Amino acid sequence: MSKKYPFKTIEKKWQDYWESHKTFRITEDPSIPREKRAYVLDMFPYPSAAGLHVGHPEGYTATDIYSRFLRMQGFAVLHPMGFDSFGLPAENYALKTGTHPRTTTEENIDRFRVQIKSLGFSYDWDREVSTHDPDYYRWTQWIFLQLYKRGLAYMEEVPVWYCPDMGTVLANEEVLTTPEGPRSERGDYPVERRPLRQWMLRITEYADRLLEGLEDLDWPESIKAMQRNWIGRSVGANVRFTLEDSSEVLEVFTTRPDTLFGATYMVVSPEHPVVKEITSAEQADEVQRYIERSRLKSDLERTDLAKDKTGAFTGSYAVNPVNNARIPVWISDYVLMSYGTGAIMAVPGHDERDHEFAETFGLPIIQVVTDTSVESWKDVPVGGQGETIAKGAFSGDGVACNSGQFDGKDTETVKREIITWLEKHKCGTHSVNYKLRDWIFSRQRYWGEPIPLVHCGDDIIPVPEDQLPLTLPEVESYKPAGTGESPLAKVDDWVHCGCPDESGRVGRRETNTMPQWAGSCWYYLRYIDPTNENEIADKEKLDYWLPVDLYVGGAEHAVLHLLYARFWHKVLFDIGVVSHDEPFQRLVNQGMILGSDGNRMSKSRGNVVNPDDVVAEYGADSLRLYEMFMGPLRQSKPWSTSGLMGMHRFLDRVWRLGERELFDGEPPLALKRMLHKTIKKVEADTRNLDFNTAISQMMIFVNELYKEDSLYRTLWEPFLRVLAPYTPHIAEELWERAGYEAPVSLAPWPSYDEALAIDDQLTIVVQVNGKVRAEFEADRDSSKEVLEETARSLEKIQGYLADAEVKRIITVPNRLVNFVIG
RNA sequence: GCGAGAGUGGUGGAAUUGGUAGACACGCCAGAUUUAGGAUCUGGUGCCUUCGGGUUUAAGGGUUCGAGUCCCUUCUCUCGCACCA
Repeated sequence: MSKKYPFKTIEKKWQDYWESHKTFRITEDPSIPREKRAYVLDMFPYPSAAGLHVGHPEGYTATDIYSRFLRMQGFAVLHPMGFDSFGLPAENYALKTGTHPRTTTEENIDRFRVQIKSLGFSYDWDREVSTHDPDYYRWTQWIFLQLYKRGLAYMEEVPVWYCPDMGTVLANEEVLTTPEGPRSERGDYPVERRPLRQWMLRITEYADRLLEGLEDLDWPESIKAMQRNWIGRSVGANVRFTLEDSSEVLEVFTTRPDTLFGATYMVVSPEHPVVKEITSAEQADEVQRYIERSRLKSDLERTDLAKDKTGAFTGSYAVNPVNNARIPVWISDYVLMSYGTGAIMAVPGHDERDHEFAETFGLPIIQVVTDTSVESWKDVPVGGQGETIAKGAFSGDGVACNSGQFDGKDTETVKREIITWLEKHKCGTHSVNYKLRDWIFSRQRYWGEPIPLVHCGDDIIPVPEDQLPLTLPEVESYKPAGTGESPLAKVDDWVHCGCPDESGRVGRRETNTMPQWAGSCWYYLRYIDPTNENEIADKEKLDYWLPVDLYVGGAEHAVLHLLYARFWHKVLFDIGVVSHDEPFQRLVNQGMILGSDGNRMSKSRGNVVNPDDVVAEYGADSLRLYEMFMGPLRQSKPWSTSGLMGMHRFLDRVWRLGERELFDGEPPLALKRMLHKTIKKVEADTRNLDFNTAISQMMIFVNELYKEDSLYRTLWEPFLRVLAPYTPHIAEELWERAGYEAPVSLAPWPSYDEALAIDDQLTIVVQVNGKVRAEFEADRDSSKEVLEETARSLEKIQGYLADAEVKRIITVPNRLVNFVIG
């Protein structure tokens, strides 16, 4: 056995201490001013059967260090943990084994809790929540009812993503486009479009607010960009085209109303209802064939990047409202039914896709915008039908041409004036379109919150709020009903109930459940008042803590959890539950921890590191310290066991220092300076979450202490306080051994003397023509004259200056002297 | 293609925002020591070198007394979106 420090014993000892003393319990104390309160939040885990992986402790350690640091700085810190415990894996396991998902889930939670506690995080465990707990989901259901009452939840038949393997529908946000076609974000199963009647949440009503709200958030630009992109707001116009052989009007959305004169044909999506109406007898066969073909097209073909444009002519013509031009109407699957109106005006001169299509089918291309580099828009030939005048589409802004009264005006002006013209002639309006769709909210699964509604005849009656929670019934089988309904549909005595409106009617419960995102949409609110039986949380307590000051988690939730939670939060703001309309002021994504081979950790690669093993072998403090030392928090970085051992060695060195006898004498000035420098740097770096450089500074300090024979009390005592947020167990133990009153976790952060934290002697570099030729020591803030004089007097420099003319001397105080010679 | 970000030793990464590039750590080399361990301590370690120095932050150019940092061009990589009209 080596002389390693007894981390096992001391880690257990201090975890027990913190738990029994409730060291990190926090309550709302109104005497603490607002600016001395902090809500530091982790993304809570889904308690999977696999247990914790090394990615979890990364973010959790970061917030823990930050929380402990703030506490020592006198902050009231709310730092809770809980479990996102509804979800498919437990239910899939139930399908296989018949074990109740609750059983599996609660076993996993117990395991997770033990694992998380083994890392010594300073959570207030009295605030733990689990989303599958009826006392919790009672309020998830309550929020759903508020959405329903405000018309934000509705049922509609729409084409939705259906996953046959999971037997449930999924939200748009849960579907990824892959080379193998669309697949589920969780589980990677294939999904397909099916028209089904589902519960939807009107998130689109909040699209603008979700977009604008991003402005003032301290979030990574990439996440903001992803949300903006997902919301996909575009501004333009809806334009109505009359059809020659039909009373129907074909409405299109365009962001380029200024190119209306260049519309030479129209395209409607094959699924568009108008297709049936307008297809001519001669074209009927071809159109029908095309519709069939695009329906049967595999998702692979549909999403293929380089695929050629295909389409069919309907035989009908539309009339361009601005110039009465007669233009053909085509169908093509490059126009999506799900965006805009499902139809477009095609402007092949100024849209690459339209251009490609026009080239394929020999349709006319007219230029209606000139590049501003063209001498004059008047030089552009007037294109007629059938005439091809542009080699490729020009999609930029410029000056209008071939556009009648709008010729010669710039794109922005033409857009504005054409919209005014369209509105005046009642054939179009200004319009804003979003890529964001309403949130498909219902799931045909068992292990989720039941939607608290009852169908009574044609009416839908909410379960009264005082009867919540509507708990999940026990079922015999977790298999979906096979009717497109959830397993709940088979539980007759649960499904059939009296109508809650007391009309005496027979009711049938909604059998769909909520998606996993529901519970995680508001868990950060429940932490604030986790046992409140009367409301989500006490308003004063909500106001005491909100908004979340720091939220740390993985980037994979960019447009799922983080968009949904913002949406719910804004609704809760509108109904007066919360007082801010954004939940998470500052967001940080921790980088991924990769396997030592630089790849994503996976069982199949065999590069998975299990935190339990690391804790058992090297201790929690070593794991915490290593994960923070690996590199910047936000960056992905590969695991290295020897790097981990290096951290363990460092702690071992710290321990051996602690075994020295404390000496009460005055330490050398150089060491004192080093201490104050260390406090200053660790303080600044910790505040900025630059943990790797903070640790590096502590190492430098320890290396210096090590060179002394004595352990000076006045150095050791503040150092242990600086160390405490990072490696709290060893710090507590050494603190106690040094004779101080535990816990160091609640000791005040040491202060530093600014005068001692900066060097009084500095190395001044002497350059000749920008190249470093010599250096010397000088007092801080020596005058330029002194620095120049000293630099010039150096023997080496004199050699350079001997036969040269000094043209210029640049002197940067405390840094360098640069002689520019000819 | 569009959007976001990144390229620094054998490796992970530092560099007060324009002022000594490579802190700290891993690895490696040498020495010391030992109750031989996944030990400890000390020193060295970008590259080239005729030991004077030269050269070096993806590549090339520019601004500047001075550039990893600012500007332009190109290349590579990661992440996200992807016919969104």
